[in-house]
Amino acid sequence: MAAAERPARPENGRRDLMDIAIDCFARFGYQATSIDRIARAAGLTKGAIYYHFKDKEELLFEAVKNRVSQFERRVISDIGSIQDAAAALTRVAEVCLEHATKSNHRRLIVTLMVEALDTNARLSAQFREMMRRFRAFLRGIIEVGQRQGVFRADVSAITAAGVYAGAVMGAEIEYYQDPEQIDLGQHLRTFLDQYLAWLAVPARPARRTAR
Amino acid sequence: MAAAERPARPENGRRDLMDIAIDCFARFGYQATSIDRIARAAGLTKGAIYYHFKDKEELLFEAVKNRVSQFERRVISDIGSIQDAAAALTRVAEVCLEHATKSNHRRLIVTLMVEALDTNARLSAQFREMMRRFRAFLRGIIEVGQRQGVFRADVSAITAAGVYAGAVMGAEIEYYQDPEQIDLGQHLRTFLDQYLAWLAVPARPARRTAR
Amino acid sequence: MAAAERPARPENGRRDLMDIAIDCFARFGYQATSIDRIARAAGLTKGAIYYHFKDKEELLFEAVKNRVSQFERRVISDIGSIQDAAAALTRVAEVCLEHATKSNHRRLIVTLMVEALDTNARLSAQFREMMRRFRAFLRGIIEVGQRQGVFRADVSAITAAGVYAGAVMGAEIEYYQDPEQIDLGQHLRTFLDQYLAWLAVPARPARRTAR
Amino acid sequence: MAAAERPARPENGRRDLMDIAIDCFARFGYQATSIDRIARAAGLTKGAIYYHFKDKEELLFEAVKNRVSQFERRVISDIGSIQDAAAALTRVAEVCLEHATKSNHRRLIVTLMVEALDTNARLSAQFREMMRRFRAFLRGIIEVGQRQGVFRADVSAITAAGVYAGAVMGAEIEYYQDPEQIDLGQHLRTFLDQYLAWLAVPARPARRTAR
DNA sequence: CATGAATGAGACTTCATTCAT
DNA sequence: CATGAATGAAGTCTCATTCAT
Repeated sequence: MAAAERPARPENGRRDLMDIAIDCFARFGYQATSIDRIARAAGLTKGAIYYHFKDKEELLFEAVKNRVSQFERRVISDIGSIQDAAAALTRVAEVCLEHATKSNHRRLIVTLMVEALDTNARLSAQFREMMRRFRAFLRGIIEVGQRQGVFRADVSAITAAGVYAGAVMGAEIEYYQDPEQIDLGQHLRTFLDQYLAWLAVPARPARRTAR
Repeated sequence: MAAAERPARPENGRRDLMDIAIDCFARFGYQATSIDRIARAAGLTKGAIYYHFKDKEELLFEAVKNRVSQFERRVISDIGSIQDAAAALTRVAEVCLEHATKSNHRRLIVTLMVEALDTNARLSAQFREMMRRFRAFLRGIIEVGQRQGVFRADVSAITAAGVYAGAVMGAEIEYYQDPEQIDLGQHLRTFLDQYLAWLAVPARPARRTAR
Repeated sequence: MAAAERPARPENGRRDLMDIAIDCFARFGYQATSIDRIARAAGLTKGAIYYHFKDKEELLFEAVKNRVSQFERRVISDIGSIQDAAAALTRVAEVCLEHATKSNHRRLIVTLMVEALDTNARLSAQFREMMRRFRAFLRGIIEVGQRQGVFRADVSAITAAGVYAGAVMGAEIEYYQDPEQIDLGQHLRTFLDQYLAWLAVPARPARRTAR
Repeated sequence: MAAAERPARPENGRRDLMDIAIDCFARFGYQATSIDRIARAAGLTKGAIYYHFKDKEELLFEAVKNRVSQFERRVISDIGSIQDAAAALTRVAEVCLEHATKSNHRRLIVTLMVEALDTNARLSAQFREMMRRFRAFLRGIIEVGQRQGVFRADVSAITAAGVYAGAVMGAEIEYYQDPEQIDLGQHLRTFLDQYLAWLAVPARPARRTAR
C-alpha cells in the first residue's frame, strides 16, 4: 500500500489483450467482434482496452501486423537457408499447415482479408501487399528452381506462385469450415504432390502448359 | 384492354430487390450491408424491404439459396452430358470463372461463407452442405475417370475433389482482392493443367501420391 | 362486367370488420392490436380497412361506442321495467356476467378503460362518462329502494353505486386473468348477497356505515 | 478521506432509473412507455438505460417484482401480528388505499395486470401468482375468523377472499379513472362495512349466502 | 491502470397510413 | 371495394467511444 509494487509486467497487458483480440477477430471477424466481447474475454472492462489502444481499428491493425509479420518471419527464417527449391515449397506448406491448425495466425489473415475486401480499404491494401510479398517470395523460390534446372522453365513463375498461394488459402478455408471432413495436412500434401510433379522437368515429352 | 399486357411484372419488385441485395452482400458481406444501403441502392425506403422480406436474415438466406442453386444448376446442366472426365473438370472451372467474373454468384458465396464461419451457424451449415455437394460432384467425375482408366486409380477421389474445390476458391479470393495482378482465367487454366497432368495415368513410373 | 351487381350486403363488411376488430381490442388492447392483425383476422388486407374506417382511432371509437351502447341498452331494457330494487340490482349483475363470459362486451370495456387512463384522453373521457352513467343508473335504483323503504336510508346511494360498479369490474378482471380459479358467477352472487344484506333495512340496531 | 462517505450512492443509478420507469409504467402502461420517455424523465439518454438493464422487458419485470414484493412485504408485516380477523381485513384495505393513493405501487400492478392479459404470457403468469397469493392470504385471515367463531362458517373463504380482492381492485380503477368523483377511502370503508357485516356471525336468523 | 457510467450515432424492425390500379 | 406496394415516423437495441474518479 505504501509505494512500489508496480505491475511487475509492464506492457504485458497490451500483449495479452492483443492475443485475446486476435482470437476473437480470427473466429468472428472484425465487425462481429465487439470491444465488449474482447473485454469480457480478457476479464477487463471496455475502458481498459482504450487505455492500451486508441480505438478498435488500431487494435485490428496491430493484430494483423503482428500475425502477418510473425508468419512472414517464420517463413523466411525456416526457408531462407534451404537450397532445394522443392524442399522449400514443401516447407512453406508445412508452416502454413502449422499456422492454420496450431495457431490462429492464418485464420486471422484469411478471415480478415475476405471481410476487408470492399469494406476497409486501408486494411485491404495491407493484405494485398502481404499477398504480393508472399507470391513474390514463392516466385523467387520457383525461379531459383528454374535456374537450377530442377523446375521446368516454360511456366510463368508468378502465375505458379499465385496458384500455390491460392490453393493453400482455399484449402484452409475448406478446413475452417468443415474440419471434420477436411484433413488439411493430407490436402496440402496432395496439392504439393501434384504441384511439384507439374513443376518438375519432364522426362521427355514436355506437356504444354496453359497458354 | 384488348390483348396482352398483364400486370407487366408480377412479383418483380421482390426479385429486383434481391438482386440488388445480392450485389451488396457479395461486395460488403452481410454485416457491413445495412438495410438502408440496400434500400438506397434500390431507390426505395427501408420499409419497402420489410414489405418483401421478413427480416434481413430472410433476405440473406434467399439470396444465398438463389445464387447457390443457380450455380449448382448451371454446373449440372453444363457438365451432366459430358462423357470425358477431364473435359468435365475443365468445364467446371470455366463455369466458376464465369460466375466469378461475369456475375456475382461466386463472390457472394465465397464472401458469405467466410463471414459465416463462427458467426451464423445456420448459414454456415448451409454452406458446408453446399461444399460437400460440390466435392461429392467432383469426386463423382473423378471416379468416372478412374473407372474409365483415364485417371490414375491410386489417389483418393474425395481428397482430390477437395484440392480442386479449394484451389478454385482460393484463386477467386486472390482475384477479388487483386484483380489487377491476378488473371483468374490464366490462374485456373494453370491449375487445371497441373491437376489433370497429375490425375492422368502416368506413362511409366507412377509417382507416389501423398500417403 | 357491365353495370349492376352491387355487393348484395351493403355496409355489411363494415359491421363484420368491426366485430373482428373488437375481438382483437378486447383481448390485446388497442396498442397491441395492429391494423395488420385485424386485417389478417378478417381475411382482408390493410387497405380494405381504410376503406371502411378513416383510421385506427375511428375503429376504436366505433368499437367502444358500439359495445358500450349495446351494454347500456341491454341493461336499461332489462332493468327498466323491474319495480323491485333488489331484483334490479341482481339483474344488472346477471347482465354483466353474461356480457363478460358469453360476449366480449365487458372485456373490451374494461381492457380499454385501463389502457386509456393516461394514454388517450378522449377515450378516457368517454369511459369516465360511461362509468358515471352506470353509477348514476345504479344510484337511481338504490334511491328507489330507499324511497320504497326496502333499502336503508343511511347510506350514500352514489357511494354504494360506486362500490357495486367497482366490485363487478374487479371481479371481471380476476376472472379474465384466472378463469380456472375464478368462478365469476359465484363471485358475483356472493357479492350481491352481501351487498343486498347490507342495503336491507336492518331488523333492529342499524349498523353504522362508513362516515 | 478520513471517515465515512463511501461511493456515496453505489448502485444508485439503477434504483433511481427503476423508480422513474415505474412511474411511467404505472401511468401509461408498458407499451405506451417508450425507452425514450423513461430516459427523458430521468434526464439521461437511451443508452444509459441499456447500461443498467438488458432490455425493456427486464426493466418491466424488475419493476413489477419490486413493487409486488414491496406491497406483499408491507401487507405481511402490517397484518402478521394482528389477532383480530376483522381488524386484519380492515388493515389490508388501509394498506391498499395508501399504496393506491400515496405511492404508485398498486396502480403499477393493476395497470400492467390488465395490459398483460393476452399480451405478455410470462408477466401475466406472474400477476396470476400474485393474485393467488393475495387471495390465499385473505382466505387465511377469514378462516382464522371462522375458527375463532367471529366470522360465519357457512361461506366459502376462498370465494370471499376473491370478492374482497376484486372489490378493492375495481374500486382502485374507478379511482384512477375519476379521482374527482371517487373518494377511494370512503369507497373502501363502505365496502369493508358491508363485507364485515356479512361475514359477522348473524344475531339470529342466518341469511343464506349464495351456494 | 482500470472501472463504472454515460453518450450518440446508427442499426434493425414495426406500423399506421397512403395511393395507384 | 380491395389489393399490392410503398412511405416515414417512431421504437428497440447495439456499440464504439469518452471521461471522471
